[in-house]
Amino acid sequence: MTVTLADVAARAQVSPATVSRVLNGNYPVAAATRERVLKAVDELDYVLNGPASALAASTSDLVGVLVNDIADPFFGIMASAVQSEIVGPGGRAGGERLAVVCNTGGDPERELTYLTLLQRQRAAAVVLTGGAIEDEAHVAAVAGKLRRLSEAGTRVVLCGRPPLPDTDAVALTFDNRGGGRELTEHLLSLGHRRIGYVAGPEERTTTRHRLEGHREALAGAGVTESDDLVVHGPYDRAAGHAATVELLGKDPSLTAVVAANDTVALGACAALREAGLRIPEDVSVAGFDDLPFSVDAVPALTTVRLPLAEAAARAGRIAMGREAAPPGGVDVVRGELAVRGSTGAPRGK
Amino acid sequence: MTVTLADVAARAQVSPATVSRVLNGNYPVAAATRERVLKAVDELDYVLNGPASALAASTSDLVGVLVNDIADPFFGIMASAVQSEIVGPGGRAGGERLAVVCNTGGDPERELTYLTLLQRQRAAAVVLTGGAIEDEAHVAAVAGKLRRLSEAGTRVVLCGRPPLPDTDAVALTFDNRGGGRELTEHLLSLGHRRIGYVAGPEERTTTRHRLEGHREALAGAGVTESDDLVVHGPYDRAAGHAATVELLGKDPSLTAVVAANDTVALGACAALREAGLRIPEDVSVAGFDDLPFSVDAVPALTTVRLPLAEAAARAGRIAMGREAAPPGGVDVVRGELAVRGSTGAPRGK
DNA sequence: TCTCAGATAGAAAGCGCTTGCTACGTACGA
DNA sequence: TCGTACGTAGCAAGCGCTTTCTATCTGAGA
Repeated sequence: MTVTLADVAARAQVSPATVSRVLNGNYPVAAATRERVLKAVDELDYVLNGPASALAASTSDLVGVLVNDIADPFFGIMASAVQSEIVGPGGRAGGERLAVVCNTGGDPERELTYLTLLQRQRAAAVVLTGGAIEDEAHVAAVAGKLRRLSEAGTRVVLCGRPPLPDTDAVALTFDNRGGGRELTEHLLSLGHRRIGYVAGPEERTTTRHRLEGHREALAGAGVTESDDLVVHGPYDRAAGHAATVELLGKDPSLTAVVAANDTVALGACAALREAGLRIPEDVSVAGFDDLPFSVDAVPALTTVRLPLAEAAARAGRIAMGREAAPPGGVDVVRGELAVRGSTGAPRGK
Repeated sequence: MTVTLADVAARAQVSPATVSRVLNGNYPVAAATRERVLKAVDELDYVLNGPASALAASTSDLVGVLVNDIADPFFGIMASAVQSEIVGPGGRAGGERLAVVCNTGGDPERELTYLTLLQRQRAAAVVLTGGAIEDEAHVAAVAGKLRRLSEAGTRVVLCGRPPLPDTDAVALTFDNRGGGRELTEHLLSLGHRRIGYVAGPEERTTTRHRLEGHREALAGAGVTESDDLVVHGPYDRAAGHAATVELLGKDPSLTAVVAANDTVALGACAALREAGLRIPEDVSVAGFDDLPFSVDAVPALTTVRLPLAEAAARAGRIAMGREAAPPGGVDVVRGELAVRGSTGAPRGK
């Protein structure tokens, strides 16, 4: 039925071992023999049986990429970058790894399930992107899984997520706290005092760190007027909209809204506009991440640029062993404040 | 070293066959025995060896999803929807399929390479998303690959791409031509006559169909003033910007710009604004796809809403055999004109 | 009491590939 | 001329699982 190595061997008049070696190119084969084999491969339209080869060699060319939501550009960009870097080592023809993208939807259970599924596939590497869930039991469970993966030879890299102690996982962490602080400092320096904050879901590290940065900035400036102006919600547009409406209800005199990320910021903008408020004349708005659409918002969104593609590409290379892990296995990737049209000095007072 | 089926069998005092049957649940096993086995699995922290099982059963739980660029929400949304639907059949615990997302970058060679790689993995199904490349040799090559995949039992579904004759591939095609026509008809009905068109890359079906729709509308209205106002470029913001600058140079009196998709439209908007033109007072702008950010553009973008998630979800279900293929293996999915603030009547004239 | 069907479990033969080891040449140095 | 080493190719033993076929044990019906 389907063509096997043995068929190719028969046609090329060599042993299966030789065909395997030609295909893997890791053992000397005389040029003439190689030619013959390749010709047979071609004529028979032979395609290696991946599972069989994975079983025999106990390796696999699958690389897992865990994301919260691949439809979100934040994750799409990272997944894309990881994928572009996971080419195989050396010249091995068609030696590309396949990226298995796993949408956890932010659900702890699914995260664990996918990790198990990847372990089952004996994935060559796993890259976990985005903030982590902080539930203690879950963190321990993830750490355990990752430990087991490492033991089995799977390289594990965290990208945009805090390091996981007692684990071999390399971590490229985003400086969410620092970014959050800078952003709010920027608003404070413009003269804002009543700043609404639309935070992400409570239990995520990203949410917490960004919010902590915000609070640090406020505390540093001795500003207390904004203390109650925090609303939590999912990382999506609708949440930004709803939260902004809520904030506006709490304090109609607020002069700025900081959103957990750019998508949320877009929702906030929409809510403000619907309320008849101009940006930034009446209310300034700031986001986080600097996703591609942010520069095209009107006015362009002030935000914290995160080098998503660069960091994820690096994560991919580390996962493939093509780049050394940072010393200590942890590196903090800083964001950069991008001041644009959506923030300005508050009106009057 | 690593725990195998045999280890579990030994600990549970049964044969490997029994363990396998418990795990696969497709053969009667006495409740007591099952308990014992599951207990052993748990105690040993056993994880099935995917490749081995795939080899023995000659099945696999990988599903390939080919996209042009996973960082583009257009594809991200589809990939996400496919992924959410490819759960395994029946209750099989952890029986989820893994989505292998392959970024072709629109490159024909990579498309073929990935198809081979998926064939090598004996993927359970493959979903190809987005427009196809029209080069004849390439189309034939893809058709050949898909035929071979079908023969090997891999279900093939095309989502947002034209049917591929002489192939078992089920096609859910977007009505790009119809959408393009409606969009331009809308502009014509507003009174526009000099309409610039920012098209996608020449060799893609999506590009061609949308452009054909545009031209049909023009021809239907007997309008010829716009005939030379077409510029091709990639499907990204920068291209939209550059093309719009070019169009403005060609005909400074144009009153509308239709973009190949929403991302391109955003670039067009930026270029227009930089040129000091107001939207839609001076120039109307329209996009295609209705990506999430389009409604938040200012003014909100008039576009053709494509049910990306719905279509892709259906593609996923068909790929898993959970939904019947449409009669004839082809179904055309219509878009819906979404008129918003970015289009209006042309000024004066 | 004997037979037979039904329900479970085991034995064992692969699935298609990789790879350590062995075997064969041939060419070279001594 | 012989021994040695190197460059190639083949043998065969798995890799860890699934599944067919067979064996065993039960209880029911005769």
